[in-house]
Amino acid sequence: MLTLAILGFLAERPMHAYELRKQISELTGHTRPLSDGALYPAINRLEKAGHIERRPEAPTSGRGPTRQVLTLTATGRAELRRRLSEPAEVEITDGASFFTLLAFLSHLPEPADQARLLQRRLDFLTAPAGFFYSGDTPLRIADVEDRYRRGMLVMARATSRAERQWLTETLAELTNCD
Amino acid sequence: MLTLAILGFLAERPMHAYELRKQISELTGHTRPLSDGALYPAINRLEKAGHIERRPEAPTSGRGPTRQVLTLTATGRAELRRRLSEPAEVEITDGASFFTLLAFLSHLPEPADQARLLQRRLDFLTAPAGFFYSGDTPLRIADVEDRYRRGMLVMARATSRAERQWLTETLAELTNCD
DNA sequence: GCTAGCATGTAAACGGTTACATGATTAG
DNA sequence: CTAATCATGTAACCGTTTACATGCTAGC
Repeated sequence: MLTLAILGFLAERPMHAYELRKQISELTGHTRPLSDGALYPAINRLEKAGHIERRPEAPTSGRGPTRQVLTLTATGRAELRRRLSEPAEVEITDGASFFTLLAFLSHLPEPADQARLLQRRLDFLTAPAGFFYSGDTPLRIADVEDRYRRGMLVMARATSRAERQWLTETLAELTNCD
Repeated sequence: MLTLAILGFLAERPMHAYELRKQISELTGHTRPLSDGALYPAINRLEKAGHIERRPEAPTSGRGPTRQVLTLTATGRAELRRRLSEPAEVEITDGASFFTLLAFLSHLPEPADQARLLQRRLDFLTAPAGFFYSGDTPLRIADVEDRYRRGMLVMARATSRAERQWLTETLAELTNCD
């Protein structure tokens, strides 16, 4: 997901690693902090893979380390699109991962491809699964004895409802636009 | 978090690893699948740490590998309580981690300690932070240009509202019970 | 005969956390 | 003068993923 965020932000414009860190922190940092020990190795991996290029900046004044301008290459942009159009199953089911996909979904040029992702998430949320159900039949809130498990159920249902509503609305908008 | 789930489920009753896997899969498996390559090493670490004990079961019939009964030790129960009463900051801020804490929160004997966890989460959700805000002032939904970023905002707000409501209600119940 | 479920594990590769390492500039 | 911000990186450790490895029982 970190890799995706790097590709996604660099698709908007070239940036220094430091700026990238701020952008990513703004997006997901409130939930889990981003460490330099994760960011810089991730950048190096992307560079080795040929997805980004780095160019040292001419020193404006005598700063410590010279800043590197990071640019997305053509294959990098292709990789971003691939990740967005063929996401792994976990990236659909895991809420945090799905949100990261959403954040960059506009980089997919085809609205139909965008819609496919939303539909997959909607299908997942609509399917009877997880701790909402015991077997095939939905759990009744009152049947859950533990107060906190009951809370989990109440919150998960509310979240799911809000998300399904937005997904349904947006899918309708996307198909109308065609 | 896997470690916590193992401690939490074994606190209810002794179990085989296989049963543990089913329980954990029911709790969080819909979001991210649990692999054996994560479970068995985690069990071994807990055994080495003295938090669980394993006892091979007498073979009822000629099954393949002999089943191991896993039991939580006294220090294991203490460790579970410690994890629940002194969670790391990430475990409060990350939704999935917090939900795992909630699932086992009843194992904390003191309602006041339970309330402390809920309050920490409520404080986090109430504080101005993350992509809800640009700087100190809350973002207006209409100001977000990207359709999908706007969706993220809408859904995050709905989720946050539902969670804050449940937290507030439950905190009131907990203090009334005293 | 085959698939699904029961039941346990190991090993390589990968990625993230934590701590370390350095050094300049700017605002209080 | 001190803290925050700018700015980049490395190394040890730890846990997860993915793939491999084995073998029994029950139902179709």
